[in-house]
Amino acid sequence: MAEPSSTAATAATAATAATAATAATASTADPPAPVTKSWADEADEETNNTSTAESESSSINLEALTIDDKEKNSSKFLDDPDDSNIQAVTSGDTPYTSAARFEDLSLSPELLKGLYVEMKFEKPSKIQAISLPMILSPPHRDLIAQAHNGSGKTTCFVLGMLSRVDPKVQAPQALCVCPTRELAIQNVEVLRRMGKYTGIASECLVRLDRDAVHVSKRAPIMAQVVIGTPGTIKKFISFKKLGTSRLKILVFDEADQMLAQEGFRDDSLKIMKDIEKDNKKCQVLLFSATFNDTVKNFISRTVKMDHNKLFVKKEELSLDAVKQYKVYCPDELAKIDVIKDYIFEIGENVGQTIIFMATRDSARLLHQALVNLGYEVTSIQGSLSNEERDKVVKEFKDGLTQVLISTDILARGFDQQQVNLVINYNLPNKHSLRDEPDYEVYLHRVGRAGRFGRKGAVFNLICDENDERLMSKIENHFGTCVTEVRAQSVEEYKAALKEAGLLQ
DNA sequence: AAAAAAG
Repeated sequence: MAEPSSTAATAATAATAATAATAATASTADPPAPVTKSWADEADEETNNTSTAESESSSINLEALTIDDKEKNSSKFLDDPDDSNIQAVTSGDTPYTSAARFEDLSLSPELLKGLYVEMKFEKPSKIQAISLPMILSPPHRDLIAQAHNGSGKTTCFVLGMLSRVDPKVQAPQALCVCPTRELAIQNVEVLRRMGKYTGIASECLVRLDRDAVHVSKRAPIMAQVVIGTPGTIKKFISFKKLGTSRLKILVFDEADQMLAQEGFRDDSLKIMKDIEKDNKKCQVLLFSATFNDTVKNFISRTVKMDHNKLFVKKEELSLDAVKQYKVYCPDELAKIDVIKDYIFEIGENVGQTIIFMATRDSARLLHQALVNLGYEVTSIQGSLSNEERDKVVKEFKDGLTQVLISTDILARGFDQQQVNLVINYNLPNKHSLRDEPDYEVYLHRVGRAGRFGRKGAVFNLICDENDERLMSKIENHFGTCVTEVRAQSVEEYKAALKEAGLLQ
C-alpha cells in the first residue's frame, strides 16, 4: 500500500491528489465530504477544577462552535456523537468558529497547496478544526491542547508556525522545542513538506556532531522557523545566534514532558524566560496527548492567564483501535522465547514492530541476543552516536527493517504508520516507585501503533507479581480490559492478531 | 533504578 509516511494524521487519507489539487485552487463550494473517521478526541470532566485559574473563562460545547453547519451539511464532523467530546475552555469573549475546511483559516495559497498537494490532506481533523482558529486568530492567545495519539497534533502547530511567520522577514519568528533529537528531526521534515511552496526557511537545532563548527563561530540563524531540542536551543540563545525578539510563536511538543519536574522543566522555563526578556507577546502553544493532574496544574500557571485550552478525558484516551494483550512469562529469559517463537512467527505479516525496553543496556543486549539467533532486528537508544541513531530511524522509516528495539527514546511522537505491533518487554513504571506505573509513557508507547486510526496490537510481557500489579493498575486507570494470551501456541497469538484486525 | 538533552 503506497501511502505518505511520517505525516501527522488528519481525517483526510481518502483524498486523491487530483481532487485535492482542484480544491486548493478553487475556493468555491467543495464537493460533499466523505464520512469522517472518528478520532476519539473525547470529552473531559476533569477540567472543571483547572478553570478556576481564570475567573472569566467560559466553558463551551463543540455544538456552540458549529455555527454554519447548515451550509456545510455535508460535514458530519462536529455532529458525530463519537467525535464531539473535546472539552474546550476559551478565555474572554473571543468567538472561535471551528474550521470545517482549511479554506476557513485564511491560509496563504502556497500553504493550502502544501496541505492538499504535498500532504494530501483533505480537511482538518477534529483537533485541527478546533485548535487552528484559536492559534491563528488575534489576539493569538496561549493554548494548552491535548489530543489523542495520531490525531494530527503536529499539523496543528506546524501549520500554526507556517501561517504566522512572515516569509519576507529574515529572522526566527517561530520556535518549537521537542524532547528528543528524533522528534525534532521528524517535525522539521513535516514542516518542510507542508511549507514546500511557501519559501519559508527552517533550521533543526539538535546536538551537533563533535567535529561541527562551534556555535560561537556560526552565523546567526536567519531561518523563520526553528525546531530543536532544549540544550542546543539554549546554547544558541546564549551565544546570541538565535534571536528571540522577533519570535511570534513558541511551541512545546510533548509539553507535559517538557514542563514536568522530572522532565525538561528547567530547560523549558529558561527558554521561556529568555524570550520574555525582549518579547512580551510571544504566543505559547503546549501540545501533548497526556497531561497528568500535577503537570496540568503547573502548566496553567506557566502560560498567560488568558489562555485557551482543550482537554480529553483519560478514559477516552486509551486507544480503541489498538487491542491490548498481556502475556504471562515464567521468567525474564522466557520473554526472548515468546518474542522469537511466537511473535516473530506471526509478526512478519502484520507490519512493523517496536519492542520497548526499560534501559539502554537491555535494549542493546536483546538486540545482540536476537541477532546472534539469526534474526534481523535493529535497536536504538541514547548511547548510540548521532549517525547511528539517524541511520536506524531512517532504515525503519524506509521500511528496510521490520523490528526495532527501543528505549523510551521513541515512546513519544514517533510517527510511522506501518507500526501495527508494540511489545512492552517491560511495563513502564515511575522512576521513584517501582510498583507505580507511568501511565503517560504507557499510553504514548501504545500510541506508536494504530496511527492514523489504523488497527494495532500491544503485547505486554508479564513475569512477576510486580508486573501483574502494574498491569492491573494500568487497566484500572484507563478503564480497559487487557486480554490474556497464553504463551503456549502460535495459534493463540494468531487469534489475538485476528481479533485486533491485523490478520484475516 | 531509567530515559531523554547536554555538558
